[in-house]
Amino acid sequence: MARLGVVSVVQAIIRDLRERIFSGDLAPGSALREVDVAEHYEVARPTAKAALENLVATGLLSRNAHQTARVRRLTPADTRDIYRTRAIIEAEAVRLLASTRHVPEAALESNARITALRDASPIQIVDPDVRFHTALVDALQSPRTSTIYEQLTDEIRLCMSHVQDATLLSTERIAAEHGQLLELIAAGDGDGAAEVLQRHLDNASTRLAEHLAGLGSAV
Amino acid sequence: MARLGVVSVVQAIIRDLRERIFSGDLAPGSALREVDVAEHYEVARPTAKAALENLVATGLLSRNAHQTARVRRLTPADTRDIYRTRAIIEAEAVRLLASTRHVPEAALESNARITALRDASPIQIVDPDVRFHTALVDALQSPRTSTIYEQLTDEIRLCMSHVQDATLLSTERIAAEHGQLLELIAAGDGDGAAEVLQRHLDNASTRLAEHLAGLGSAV
DNA sequence: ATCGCAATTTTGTCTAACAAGTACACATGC
DNA sequence: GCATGTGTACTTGTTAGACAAAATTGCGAT
Repeated sequence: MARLGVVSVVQAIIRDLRERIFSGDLAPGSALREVDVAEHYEVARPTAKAALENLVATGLLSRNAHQTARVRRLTPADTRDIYRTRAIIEAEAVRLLASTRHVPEAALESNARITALRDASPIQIVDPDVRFHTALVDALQSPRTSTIYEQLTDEIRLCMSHVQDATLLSTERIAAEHGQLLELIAAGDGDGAAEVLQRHLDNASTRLAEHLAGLGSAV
Repeated sequence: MARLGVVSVVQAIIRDLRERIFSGDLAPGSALREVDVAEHYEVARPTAKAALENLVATGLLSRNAHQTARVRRLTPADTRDIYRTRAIIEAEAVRLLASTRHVPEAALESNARITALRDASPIQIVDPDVRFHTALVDALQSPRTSTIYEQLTDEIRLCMSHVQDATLLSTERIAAEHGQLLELIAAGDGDGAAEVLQRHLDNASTRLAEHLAGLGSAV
């Protein structure tokens, strides 16, 4: 069946709210009252409620019973856990890819784009970087693994919305490590690839956590 | 804070429906109309709707737009994908555990219970078996990894509700393979542990898929 | 200044209703 | 006979308004 753009009202609101969260329009900690959301999109409160509940389930918003939903504010511990989790999935992914020496086309393309954006703003690197890692996971052709990783991607993007324009890593270094990773996969060196990946993610995770720790005390 | 049993009405309905699905009371393919659910629990339709939507998101129910929700019927391809996905997570988990030679206490206990239930009905093995594998993942102490695995566990239990009393694997063999796995972790042999795990899951996955394929043609 | 209480705000759930989409049975035309 | 079109019944999607329950906030008393 051809993919149509039709979605329910709730889905449309979810989509828009996600964008506004990722773009930083809705900063971490922002309150999202049901009535406000309903008013903003000119829908009934239950509709807005359903959208908010979905985003809470996704982890983009947080809310306790009878309290208003807020854009999730990630702690340094959160970012470390997010990166540990993605490391677990991606490590096994690169091992499996290395066992068949399968270098995903989409990963090569994404890394080429990162290299091309050498002099661009750090925020522009986020998208191709996420795509690169997603390509590794998607290459396994496991719907569930991809879905799970997609959920993680949401939180990764939420991390990025916290740091915004801060330069945490040089794009040259990112591209170089990605390249090395793909070479090791092509060479069939699963352990080596897993190790490079672990270092790559550990490094990013540490920088991010440090940055957030500095930010947290200020707020 | 102490854990209280208080939950919202929606949560309570979700919990009960989950149990009824796992127990086989609601067989795969069963229709769950919003009004019926609402009537059954004596709640308003929107409340029932919220519960159903949650279960659809979880993957326990499936539903297209404007169609009534049904208990998900898993195909052989589904079970293979579920087992591939859990293999990815668990493989990396046992590697990490082996690197520190950390044998989770809870895993030992669960496997002891499986051994004790040598002559019990196959359906009774499901619970300690799931617990064993969960213990390996939980030992990583990564909240997100555990949450993700918990989602997978739901689908694994759904698989089990499909086969019900069928004896697919001998409990002796399961216990033996689990024991071997823990020994390799204790010995610090990550690659070996990952390999044993892969075979363990591959075998179970194949049996399950075959069983479901046989079942599917009949229905 | 701290604690407790009350008012306000916000969410949780319900009832009732209409709109919109799907599925199935039926009739029609080739 | 078979494919196509139509219509009806059923189910879900969304809305409106309302009340109850819980949490936050601010005020007042000690």
